[in-house]
Amino acid sequence: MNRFLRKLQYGSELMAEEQKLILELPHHYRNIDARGDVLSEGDEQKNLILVLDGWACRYKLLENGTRQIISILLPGDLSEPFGLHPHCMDHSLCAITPVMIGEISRAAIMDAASFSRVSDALWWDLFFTISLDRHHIVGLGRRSAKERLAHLICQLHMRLEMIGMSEDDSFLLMMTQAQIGDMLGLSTVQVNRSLQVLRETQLISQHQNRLTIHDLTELCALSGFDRSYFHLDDIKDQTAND
Amino acid sequence: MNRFLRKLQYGSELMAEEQKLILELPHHYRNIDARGDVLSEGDEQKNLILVLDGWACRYKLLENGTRQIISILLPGDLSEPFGLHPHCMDHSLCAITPVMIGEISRAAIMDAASFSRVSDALWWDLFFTISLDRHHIVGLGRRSAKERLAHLICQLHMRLEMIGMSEDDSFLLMMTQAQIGDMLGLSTVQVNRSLQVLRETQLISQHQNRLTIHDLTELCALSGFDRSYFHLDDIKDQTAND
DNA sequence: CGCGAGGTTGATTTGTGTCAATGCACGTGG
DNA sequence: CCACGTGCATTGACACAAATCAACCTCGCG
Repeated sequence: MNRFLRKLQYGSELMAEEQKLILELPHHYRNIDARGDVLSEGDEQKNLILVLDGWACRYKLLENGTRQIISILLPGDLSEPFGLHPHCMDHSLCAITPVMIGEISRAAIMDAASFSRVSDALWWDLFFTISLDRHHIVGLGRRSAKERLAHLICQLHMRLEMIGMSEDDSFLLMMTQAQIGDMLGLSTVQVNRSLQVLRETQLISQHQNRLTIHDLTELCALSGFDRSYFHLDDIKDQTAND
Repeated sequence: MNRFLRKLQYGSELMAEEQKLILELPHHYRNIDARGDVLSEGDEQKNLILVLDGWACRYKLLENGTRQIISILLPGDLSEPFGLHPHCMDHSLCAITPVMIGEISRAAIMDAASFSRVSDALWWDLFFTISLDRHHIVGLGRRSAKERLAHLICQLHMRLEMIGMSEDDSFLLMMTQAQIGDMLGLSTVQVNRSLQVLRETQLISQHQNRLTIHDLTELCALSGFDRSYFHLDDIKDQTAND
């Protein structure tokens, strides 16, 4: 649970009682098996879903049988903007690994958001999520397979680091090459080959699920990933000055 | 200005005084020439920007010299989620046609959002915008040039209709083929050729800027555009029941 | 020991990109 | 009033990244 709290604190400095509020948001917990759908297309989403543990993704199945992963949800990620109406899904949410989720009612989170620091944090989180989507659009539209892969790796590394789930220069990449392909709009074969190139050029290495980054600077440069944009440090400083 | 109001009313039924609130949100107006940047990468965005007239877009210039348009802003569209902190842009906002914008302070819009119907409307608008982004991701990742084009046409048609800027089966497409290419992650040449195919198969026709849709059903089917998902009618019904 | 999921490889095809030229409409200045 | 320039659409030839198809390999597990 504290993954969520940990992430929110990049957006705003929360006092003890506000932290407690956040921790108590979910009113119901659920475990989902790997590959199971949390929510399917057509379902009505009444509560917000908070990923507590494991990797999940939002995806859409197309008419032509292909699949596109819209976004990856890591521990601490909310399924939707926090102020949302219930609505009908036109895509699905599925577990990549076994996943534990917490359900949060709209009322509960809006109550919490009446505290301005909590509200700031939630809005920051929302903006962060939207930023990721925008970068995803840019990558799919204008980057090569290798660049997209490098970008994804940089991004996952940063996000996992934020929630304390990376070890310096390595993290557990819990996705198959087919899933990565569905995320990046590529075929499995192409993912495989691009990954090989990154390995051969000594930018990364892989053992089991563990992906190690040997040259983060180069990986960022190659993919146009700008870590500084998310200024994970600046924001805290700025908040401190308030 | 009433484009914004008109759109918001798809999200919530606003009373007269709430409508007035919305109309009075902008505290400052500006005109931007076609192709001029409203906000450039690196700028700090203090106020929200509301497009009052004309077409604009959010785009990012890449290291390799290409450009990707992230989203298109039509009259009545807000530049960012309404509850956002000031923040530094990592992309730019530019006018496609001459554009008139209104600047809205965060404080003003948050005040307005203390009225629950206004808040509902703004959250609905935010969700609508995010939906468009998600569909954009799906299209870029998994659809062919022709499908992407058809999808864009369907989507623009729907959005323009919502704000009273389409005539039944036609609308003014205020984008060059190069701009469409930057939106859909395609080259100008490919846009040109795909457009020709759509014309040859009698799905659309073009005269000057006016694009006419001859077979909306087929265009939707071809591109996987699901108009019903946005249930522009359902939502009003649902609100009516509250 | 055999099976299945996931990773790897090679051969081939194909959708798009790139480059470069041409056409066309429109506006401007001599 | 015409020559010219400019921005945009169109076309053809060619190159290339990535998709597809089809094996084959490997490793963990029942």
